[in-house]
Amino acid sequence: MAATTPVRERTRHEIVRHAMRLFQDRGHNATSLQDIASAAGCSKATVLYHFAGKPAVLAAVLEPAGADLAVLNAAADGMSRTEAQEFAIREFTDLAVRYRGVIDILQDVLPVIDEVPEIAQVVADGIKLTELLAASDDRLEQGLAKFAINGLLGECRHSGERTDDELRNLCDIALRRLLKPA
Amino acid sequence: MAATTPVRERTRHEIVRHAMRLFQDRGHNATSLQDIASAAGCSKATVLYHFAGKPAVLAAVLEPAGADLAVLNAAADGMSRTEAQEFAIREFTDLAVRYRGVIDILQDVLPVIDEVPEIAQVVADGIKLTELLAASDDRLEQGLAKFAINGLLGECRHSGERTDDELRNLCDIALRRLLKPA
DNA sequence: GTCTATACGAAGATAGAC
DNA sequence: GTCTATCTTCGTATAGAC
Repeated sequence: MAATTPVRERTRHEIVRHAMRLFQDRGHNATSLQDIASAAGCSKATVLYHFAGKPAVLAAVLEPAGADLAVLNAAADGMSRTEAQEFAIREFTDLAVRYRGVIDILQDVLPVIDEVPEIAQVVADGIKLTELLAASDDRLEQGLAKFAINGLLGECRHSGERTDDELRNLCDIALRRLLKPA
Repeated sequence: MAATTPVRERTRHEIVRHAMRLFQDRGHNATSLQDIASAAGCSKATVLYHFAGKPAVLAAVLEPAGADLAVLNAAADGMSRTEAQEFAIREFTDLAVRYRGVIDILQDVLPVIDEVPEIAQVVADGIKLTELLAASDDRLEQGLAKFAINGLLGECRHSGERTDDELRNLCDIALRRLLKPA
């Protein structure tokens, strides 16, 4: 975090950077520690010096997006249901665009998410987000909110197909149609 | 297909049946051939006698749902855009409910779908379905249709959470809000 | 901090007996 | 058709030198 180049953290950072790209391009499961090490220009052993294992690498990749999601949730505290919903629609769309690559990965690892306790908070925050988006405890509305999240997550796949602006516009319209129908 | 019990096919059928359940419960990747064999009450070698490999088992699991999707697409041929859209909304909802377990699996394997050429047709039919649902070649409408499919696929996860009727109702409402807003 | 070398286990797949 | 035994490959992780 210092202004001086933190040499100690450079390798670690390179590992996370390349792991993210590989997870995105080939999928999490299809990426081995050897793949990550080669891409980062170091050895497998070095990767395992910096991270406890592959799950820890994954956690590091997801961490920034998870942190921003937590911020989103915290910021909605104290708002009215209606305010919070509007806020969540706007901010979640924004979050999706900013982290579209990471979200692509997130989908890929959903089936094994419980093997990575480091990111349990992300799952919890995802559920919290459902409640914000629903703006009601009605079972149907909650289901629609979940539907909306899944739809939005799905759109983040295949980054090449859409520009950021197209994605933002699409998600905004879809969320509003689903959650605030005329 | 004969009315008489086809003894020759019984093991094969058991394998598919248990593979489906395991893929659903633990995820495709977390399920080994050994797991499938044990559940089906036979050996790994027997599984590989009936199927060329794990991808072939997966293909057999997905095949019935894929076949019905192809039927859906074929039936829409010759309809007007508007007719086809209404038809697709109704039939796709129905398909999702009938095959909710299989759809759960489908999501899980999307990242490795291209390793299974046997089910390339399912992917092609999924794209065709997007076009039916969109009812327009507009880029935004196509995006919303894809959003809708992703949302619906996501709802099929965690079968225990919702009854079939709840799922049907939710999907119907969501698709109409997204694709035919008032 | 980073490397090479290696241990260990699991998974997919094959060979050959029955 | 089904089995046991075996092969090979690969991924995770550790040991120990530099």
